[in-house]
Amino acid sequence: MAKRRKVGNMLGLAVLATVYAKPMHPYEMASFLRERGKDRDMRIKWGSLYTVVGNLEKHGFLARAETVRDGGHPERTVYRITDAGREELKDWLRELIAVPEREQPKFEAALSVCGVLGPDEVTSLLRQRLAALDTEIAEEREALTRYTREVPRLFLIEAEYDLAIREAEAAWTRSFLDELTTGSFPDLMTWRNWYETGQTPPEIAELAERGGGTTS
Amino acid sequence: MAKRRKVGNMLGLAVLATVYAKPMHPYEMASFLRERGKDRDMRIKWGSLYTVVGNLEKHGFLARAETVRDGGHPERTVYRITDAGREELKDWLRELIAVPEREQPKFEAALSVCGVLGPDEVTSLLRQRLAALDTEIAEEREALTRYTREVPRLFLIEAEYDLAIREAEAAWTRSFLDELTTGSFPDLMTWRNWYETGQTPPEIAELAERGGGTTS
DNA sequence: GGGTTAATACTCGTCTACGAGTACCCGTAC
DNA sequence: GTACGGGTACTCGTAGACGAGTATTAACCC
Repeated sequence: MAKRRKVGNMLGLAVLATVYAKPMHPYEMASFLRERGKDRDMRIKWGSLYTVVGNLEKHGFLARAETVRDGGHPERTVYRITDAGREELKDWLRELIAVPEREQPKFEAALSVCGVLGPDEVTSLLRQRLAALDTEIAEEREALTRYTREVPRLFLIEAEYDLAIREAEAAWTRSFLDELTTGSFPDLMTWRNWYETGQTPPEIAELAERGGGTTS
Repeated sequence: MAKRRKVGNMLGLAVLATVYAKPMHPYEMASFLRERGKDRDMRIKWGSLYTVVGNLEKHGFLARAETVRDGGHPERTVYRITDAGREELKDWLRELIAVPEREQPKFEAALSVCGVLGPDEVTSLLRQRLAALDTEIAEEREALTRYTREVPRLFLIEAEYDLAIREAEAAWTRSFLDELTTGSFPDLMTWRNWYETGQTPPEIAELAERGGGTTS
């Protein structure tokens, strides 16, 4: 695993990438990102923005370019990227792209303990999830084809990727649901029984006894 | 969006699910989770465990069952789940399953700014990523078929899901790489030029001017 | 031209996550 | 019998993330 970053917040990446082109003050960065729709990928947290910019400066990735007072607004500090900053941005990007990392997957965590709900309820919840996914996918796809006409694809890669992953999620959910509804899921009976009676079935108790061994 | 949880850390979910079956003290929960290999899905942070358990207690989801001193170890506080805790667990699970949520996707963030690296470097990085993904997939698949023989599938759903998603990631990467290497990616020239000369090409500058509009 | 709203550009304090450290006990090996 | 390596069970300090608040100006309306 790579050395830990001086600034770990993803907002830092966005900031570096934004300032890469031209010096800006924090608020301008935010507006820029918002306009570009990057706040879809990554919601901008106001509190974090200033902290992150401050940290980037502290570690020498950004430098104060000037402090202007125009119009009469409160002072704005304009930052420019440093050579170290450019290096950090590239290095960080290289790592992010080359090394696939398991992100904290909430849904997976939920699946791993979904036994505490009964199979019927899980089925209906999954149906809701699937419906939501399908809607989002349709919207995204529509937006994507719309933009493809006006924006170079280079700027849409992440949307394409996102769409592909969503579709995979939906496909998996659909096939799992199918197993649950047709009853071809093998442990359905055990599960239902366990849920309804609250009794831990013997084969599971036994597994719990044995424990361990799963770490190879 | 759902009401924010009193305890938001995913470790809380794991704790609730663990204590659901039988009262335990924190360290025991951790060992239990570790044995079950849940620490693969969700790395256990020692500092967080006690904080999270404390918070769960504060909000009435856990209660102190007893404080035992056995052997002479420092005192261990055994916690049991309360009715409110059981409710919270179920409610939380329902939300996690029914509502698909965009998690902070680092790779996507990286893709969205990958223009600052040249196309050739991105290609080679993606190749590394793909290789890593393929290895992981092979391992996971092997592990999955191995366990399928000894553990009910009910306990392997999250692994199956994970595998499916990984495969989709790999497939997408492969197809994108393909476009890059065969040169069928439309903006390749622009990109390379931009990177090598550092010049913002006119069509992009124009886009930057127009800005906005992407928020519908 | 006074008042209301919206946008700009931050600041501050809270709350949480986490990692490194601590203290204690047990087995065992010499 | 005592030195020490390792497991157990936890504590605490710090850094970071974040949301809500604030102050100033521009814009608009009657």
